[in-house]
Amino acid sequence: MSGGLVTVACVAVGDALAGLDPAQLEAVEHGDSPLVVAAGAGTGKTRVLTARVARLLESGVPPERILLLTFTRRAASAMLSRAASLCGDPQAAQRIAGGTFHAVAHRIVAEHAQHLGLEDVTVIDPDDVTDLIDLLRAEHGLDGTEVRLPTTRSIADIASRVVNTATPVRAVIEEQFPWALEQADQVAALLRHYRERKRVRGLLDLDDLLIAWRALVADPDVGARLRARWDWVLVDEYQDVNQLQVEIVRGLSPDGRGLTVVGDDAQAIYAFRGASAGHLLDLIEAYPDATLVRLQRNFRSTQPILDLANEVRPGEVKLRLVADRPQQGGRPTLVTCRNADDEARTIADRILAAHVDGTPLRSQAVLMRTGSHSAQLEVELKVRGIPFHKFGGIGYLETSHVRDLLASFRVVLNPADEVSWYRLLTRHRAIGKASARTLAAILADGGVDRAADAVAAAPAKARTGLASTLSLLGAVDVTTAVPELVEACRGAVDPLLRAHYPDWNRRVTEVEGIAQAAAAQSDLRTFVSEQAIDPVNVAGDWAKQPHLDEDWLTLSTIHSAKGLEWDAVHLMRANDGAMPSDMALTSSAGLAEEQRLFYVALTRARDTLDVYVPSQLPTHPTAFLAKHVAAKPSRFLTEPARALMEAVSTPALTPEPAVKAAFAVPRVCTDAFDDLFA
DNA sequence: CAAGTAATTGTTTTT
DNA sequence: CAATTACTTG
Repeated sequence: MSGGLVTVACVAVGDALAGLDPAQLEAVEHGDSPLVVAAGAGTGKTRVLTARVARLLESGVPPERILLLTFTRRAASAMLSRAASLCGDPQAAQRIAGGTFHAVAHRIVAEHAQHLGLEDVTVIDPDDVTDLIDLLRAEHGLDGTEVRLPTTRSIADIASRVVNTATPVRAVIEEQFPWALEQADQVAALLRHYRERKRVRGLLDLDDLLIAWRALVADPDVGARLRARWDWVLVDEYQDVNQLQVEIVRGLSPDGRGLTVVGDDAQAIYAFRGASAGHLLDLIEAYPDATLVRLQRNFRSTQPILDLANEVRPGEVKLRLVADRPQQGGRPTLVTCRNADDEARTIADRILAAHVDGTPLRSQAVLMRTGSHSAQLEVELKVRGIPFHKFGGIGYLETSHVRDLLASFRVVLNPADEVSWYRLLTRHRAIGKASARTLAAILADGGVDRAADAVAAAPAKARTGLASTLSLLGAVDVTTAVPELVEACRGAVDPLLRAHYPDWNRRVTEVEGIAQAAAAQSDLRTFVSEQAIDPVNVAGDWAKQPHLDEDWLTLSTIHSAKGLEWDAVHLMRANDGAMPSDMALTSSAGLAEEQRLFYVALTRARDTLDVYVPSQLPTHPTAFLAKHVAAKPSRFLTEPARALMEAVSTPALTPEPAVKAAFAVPRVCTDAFDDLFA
């Protein structure tokens, strides 16, 4: 493995190593026995992982023998490009197999489709999952009101938990949805059908990608080949893996040779998705010869910020973060506000003040527990003309037209894709749930070859429209060149959008933009599946690209802020009920996860950290006129924690928030229409 | 069986 | 105050 002829010149590796502290260096230089790096927030985890990769390349390891698994696509690209820049040969770094678990799974599954009994791979997103289960519910006669079943969403959640935690359906229902225990057998039967139907139609949901990967690894034949493919497996954010991912990693590296995992159990925030912080510790026990390296020197934050972080830090692996930076910086600020409007106004004030003092908006972020917490703030920022970009939170409604277009791609690529047919059919006038269900079954069985049958079976009022859609889609197939295929689909979807959405204007334009992006792809199938795996691309940035060079503020959920850092962090809504979320208070495990989330939030800050606590909050998040009731500060702001902070209150009498002031201007506007009625 | 109207729910976090 | 769901009508 060492001293190969294909030594990659890594000119910068020496420089990179020079900047590392002894613990980091130990991790980077470690041999091929299993290595667990317990890395506190801001301790240079990314740096260590990339330096280790660069070091491996330098020592002659061919890049394609390295597999680098991360949790988000952002982290994956950051890490690969960093490794590339450490190496004299960026091309070599690009040959490293890397990405999120799901993205890598998709690649491997597509490659081994025939071993899984699949013609090709179609990935469906969580919304399609609900659609498909809904379809089956109707087939089971379980869609009426007389049968009380959990919502389809909950049933999908149950399915996900079952596979992600390797727990039987009944046990999951007992733990997570005890109120639905009576219907456990019906739910199990429904889910068996769901699995069967996916198999028949060649559909894979996000969980299936991991299931399929695990099955391939477990197969004596294919598994051996996959194991032989990589000598080095590196996993980032290991505290966020679930049971399936654990089994994949262990299956790829049964003896732990060449395995490196990096994580921090205090930052485990995905238990709701089946992850368990315990997996990090389990790994140390699973591999008796594993080496544990702790990184405790923090290169990110000032000591006063770390003092607070250490105070609230949960977790079993004992770590105390020590700042590497010279003693400087003030204590974190605890800003008590009167209510939600006051909070929004105060945050905007302090952001602008920091901006004047030389911290650009780019270097500041407002973090929140839940996407909806920033509602008032967003209005305030708009009124004041402060540009911002919000990450996290889900806007499915705004993306439904995008998903319509993707559905049209998918039926062309895989005519058996029943869910996508269903989706497209319901966009037609006079086709509702019931007709769509029968028509989808026809089309999924025979594709556009059975277009005539489908049209004949459709309600009379729908026939013209449906015939037109099917002939447009029928003009192309998998073998058609991508731009032509995309254009045919766009043409088929366009009239549907116009007929179905009141605000079709905006949507049609957006769909055109996406069609352009799709037409530029070399492999449409991969593009479509990636949209299911990483829908951020769809919901987010396309529309906002032109403004990238402007200075804008980041608004983000804490989950989406993970692994990122800013000079100034504003943590809003630090109230009981919001943080911890009252949804999580039913179990002690839920509360513990909220505390880790709080810790993640605090440790994003480099120089200044402001924590905002309104004393009053609206009874309902979206109700503008809802009355405010007293709100308690977060229970995580304990006495010892507060002692490490600078307390500030907004003045008792504050001016009206900008938004209300704007509406309050008592100006009578004359309309010019009187003449018309003369 | 689909579309329109009235009543009643309500909301974490994301690959 | 919305957005989904339950009920009515064409």
